[in-house]
Amino acid sequence: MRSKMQHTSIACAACRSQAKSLFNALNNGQLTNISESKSCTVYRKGQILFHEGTRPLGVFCINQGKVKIYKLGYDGKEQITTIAREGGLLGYKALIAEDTYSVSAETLEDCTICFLPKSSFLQTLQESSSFNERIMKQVCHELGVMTENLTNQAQRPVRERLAITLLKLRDTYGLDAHEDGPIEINLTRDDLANMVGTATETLIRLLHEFKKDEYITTKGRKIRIEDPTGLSQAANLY
Amino acid sequence: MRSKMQHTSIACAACRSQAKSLFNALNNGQLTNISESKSCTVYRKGQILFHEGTRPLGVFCINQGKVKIYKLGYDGKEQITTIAREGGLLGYKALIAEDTYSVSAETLEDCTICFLPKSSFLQTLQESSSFNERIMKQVCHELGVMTENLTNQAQRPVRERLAITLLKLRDTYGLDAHEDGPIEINLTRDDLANMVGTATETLIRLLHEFKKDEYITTKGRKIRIEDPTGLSQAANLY
DNA sequence: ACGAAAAATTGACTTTTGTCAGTTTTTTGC
DNA sequence: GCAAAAAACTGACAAAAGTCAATTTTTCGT
Repeated sequence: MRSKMQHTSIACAACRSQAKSLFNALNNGQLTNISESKSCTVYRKGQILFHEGTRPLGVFCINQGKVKIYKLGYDGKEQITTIAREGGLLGYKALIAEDTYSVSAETLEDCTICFLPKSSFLQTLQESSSFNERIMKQVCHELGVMTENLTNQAQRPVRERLAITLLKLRDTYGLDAHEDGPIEINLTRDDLANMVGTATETLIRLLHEFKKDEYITTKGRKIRIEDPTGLSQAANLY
Repeated sequence: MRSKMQHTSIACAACRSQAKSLFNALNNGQLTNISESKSCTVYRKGQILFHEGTRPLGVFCINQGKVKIYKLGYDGKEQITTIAREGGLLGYKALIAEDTYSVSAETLEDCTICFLPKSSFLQTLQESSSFNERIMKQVCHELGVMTENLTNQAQRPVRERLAITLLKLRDTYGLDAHEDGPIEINLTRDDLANMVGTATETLIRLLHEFKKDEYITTKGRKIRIEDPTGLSQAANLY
């Protein structure tokens, strides 16, 4: 086993992800405050940031890498709700609701992630009304998205859900902006199945169809989207 | 057709629902402010309060009656996410997110519902930090609930979802507190199917099973829960 | 209470999706 | 780069849930 984690140091102001994070509602002074109270850690692939049901001690901000957010069903099956990436802020909802985590978070690759303790986060939330508004808007918006996800899960066949999921993942895996090559989705079939909400075998068979239809190509586990328009049609969007 | 609606007048301070509404975070002065800027309307069964995709002009607060909240799938099928009742506040998420409604709302019975215009609501949100906190907490909490709903929808068989839905509806239909008789759920089979996320025929067959198992009895459309414990077992909760 | 209209119900059948078992390929840590 | 482990894949089959068509019952407005 490789070593578990190591610490590092990154100023928020210098963080490449800062601009697209919720913290972009903060002014320089506030950002400096946060920057000074946070700590920054390098995680290996497959490490857990937090577990569903435990109490939050602060929030996580992703500087680099991807993190899967999921909830466990009763037989231990994961329902993946999001893949978070650079700039993503994790764990603040449980903190605000004064509740335990309703989901778990696990790194999908080696990641650099900052941790901001509860007190600093809540203080910032109180002191900056623009940050407060930003968060409030974000949460309200997410609720709309979740409602749509639920409706899709309840009403659409697997094939459409897969097409929709692939299109979403295109965004998630898209802005690894520095690289200029085409976009490749790098998830295990299990994880993909747990996003779509289906069995792994069913997922594989549908991927096969999409390959035959030339919407995608695969190279090992990697999926490359070749024809987003075709996928949109398969998704039967309205 | 009966007449569409009529206006009435109720002071928030005198509203039986106020104590359990989000407005209970307000002090007397603030409550009076709201009370003076709202209007109150009696709706007939089956009327639409707002449509998915339109822009909110304010928020609705239910004084009396039940309202179904739903999203339309692409073939026009309703996915019902909640049944709101006395004290429920509707439409504030779209307002806060500066977005269109992500769901629609329709009365399930004759209702008395107050309308508070956008400006008053947003002003109160700005001026009362306790109200702001209250809302923020509520939304964060709802997000956790939605995640659980999504997971259930994706992973549980219809039978379990129905049991869970019936148990939830027991709460919704429960606190018609003044009546002392046992709790009866009064929804069409279609609506119930659209909550559970299944076909109406499937729903009916499962209700039949639950009757045979003596978890419930029915009288016309009305469903009475006789054995919550049995239902919990059928729900396979963990 | 009456009669249309809406809703509930039933049965037969189809389709979709999941499960299981086994094989092949890829990934991973050293 | 190698070997073990993990993941991906395939086929046959089973189960769950949806669809369609027809009938009965309930609800609703008058």
